[in-house]
Amino acid sequence: MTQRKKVSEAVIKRLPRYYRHLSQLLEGNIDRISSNELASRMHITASQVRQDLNNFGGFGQQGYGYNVKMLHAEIGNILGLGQELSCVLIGAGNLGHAVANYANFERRGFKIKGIFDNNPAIIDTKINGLTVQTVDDLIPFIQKNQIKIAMLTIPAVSVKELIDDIIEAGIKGIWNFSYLDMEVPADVALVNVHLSDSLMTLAYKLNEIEYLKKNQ
Amino acid sequence: MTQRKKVSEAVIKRLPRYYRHLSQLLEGNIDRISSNELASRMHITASQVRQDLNNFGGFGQQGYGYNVKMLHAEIGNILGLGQELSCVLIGAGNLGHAVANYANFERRGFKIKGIFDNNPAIIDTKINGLTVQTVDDLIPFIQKNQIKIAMLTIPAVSVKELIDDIIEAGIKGIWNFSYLDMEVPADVALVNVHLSDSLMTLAYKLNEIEYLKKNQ
DNA sequence: TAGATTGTTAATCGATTAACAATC
DNA sequence: TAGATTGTTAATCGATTAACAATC
Repeated sequence: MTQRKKVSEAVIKRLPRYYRHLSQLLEGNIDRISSNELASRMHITASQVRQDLNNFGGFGQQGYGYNVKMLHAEIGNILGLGQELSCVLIGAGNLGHAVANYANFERRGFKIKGIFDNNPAIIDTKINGLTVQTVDDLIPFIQKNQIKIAMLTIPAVSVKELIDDIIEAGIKGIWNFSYLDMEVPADVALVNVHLSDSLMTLAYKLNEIEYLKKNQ
Repeated sequence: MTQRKKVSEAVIKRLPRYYRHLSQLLEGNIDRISSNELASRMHITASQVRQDLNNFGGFGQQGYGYNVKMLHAEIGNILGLGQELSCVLIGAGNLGHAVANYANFERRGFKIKGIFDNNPAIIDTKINGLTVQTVDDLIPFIQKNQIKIAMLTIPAVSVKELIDDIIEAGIKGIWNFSYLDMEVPADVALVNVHLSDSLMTLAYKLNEIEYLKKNQ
């Protein structure tokens, strides 16, 4: 565990981007990078790079910059990658299928241990090697396998029914795709992916650009 | 077109949430709401609600609050919903399937007119009533049908190859799921959905909570 | 050593919150 | 009218950027 003080949401959201760009540098066999170069690749300022990193420690060296390999490892560590995180996927519809088959997640340590749905037509089918189970078996499964993360790709109404129970069963992190602003206890981590919201901001931006064009 | 001045990204991202909560109020047959009530439902401050809305106009009435139906319509209008937006979906893998089948988008005006992939095994199959076409036919399709939005559910390398061409062909909005920080001209709207990044922030938050617990 | 570049403090900028006069 | 609640200005808070001494 590397973090010390409360780190702002803005910084946390940039961490995976740092990690991604450092991965690319690593692939390109680049040994060192200055805050300036890294910043220009990411379209942010060098100041911001240094401020962000110094939330977690002084990883650089004056006159030299940052060692790519070392910084990559440090940020991976800060993000808590590498360690295996056991997950359940709740909802085996189209989005659930996409999540279940996304190999990238497993590479980062997220291991889906069980897939659940309440649609009889889907139960007992196989997705990426796992048999879809009925939601009735979800709670004992979480307890027995000490699952820490739930990926929710079911409708909002179903989430409302399940959420208290899965948290009580031991879920500590929720990756929520449902169209719902939920509240969770302070010791449970929640990250929302609201695809509809995201698409609506695209509509807004399209309009804005068109509007600006019309008025010179 | 309702917007006047430059509205901050933070506000834009909250607009779909306002819209969503107002939809719920509407469904619940609630006629009016104060900034205070709306704020507490959304877990933000009443001040923020009033500041946000006043970026676009004075939609409320002193002593009364906001008319739900009217405010809902206004925000829908600000977001540019209702009008039909023609889209192409590029990438018919698992994520592409999920996007193509997500009825919610069509309800908001996003109409997928064509689906493209470069995998021969997928070309000519049907997804949600549309036949998957080869990527070779993409550019003429965009031009002929005056498509404005591209939804990218293909790998980053493929995006790099396509991006300049589709913009030249007339694409004005990009909804990008690929693991790539791309640059687009100022008159093209870009919204990224980086699922891996999102999941990594969940890992971070899990670690943080555990860390805080250990140190009291 | 001289040059480069960090870590960090200070300045600026922008977003959020508070306060209150206007007004329905 | 009195009470409620907005619209809006001012105050605060936090995040970003600039500057520069420390140092490799």
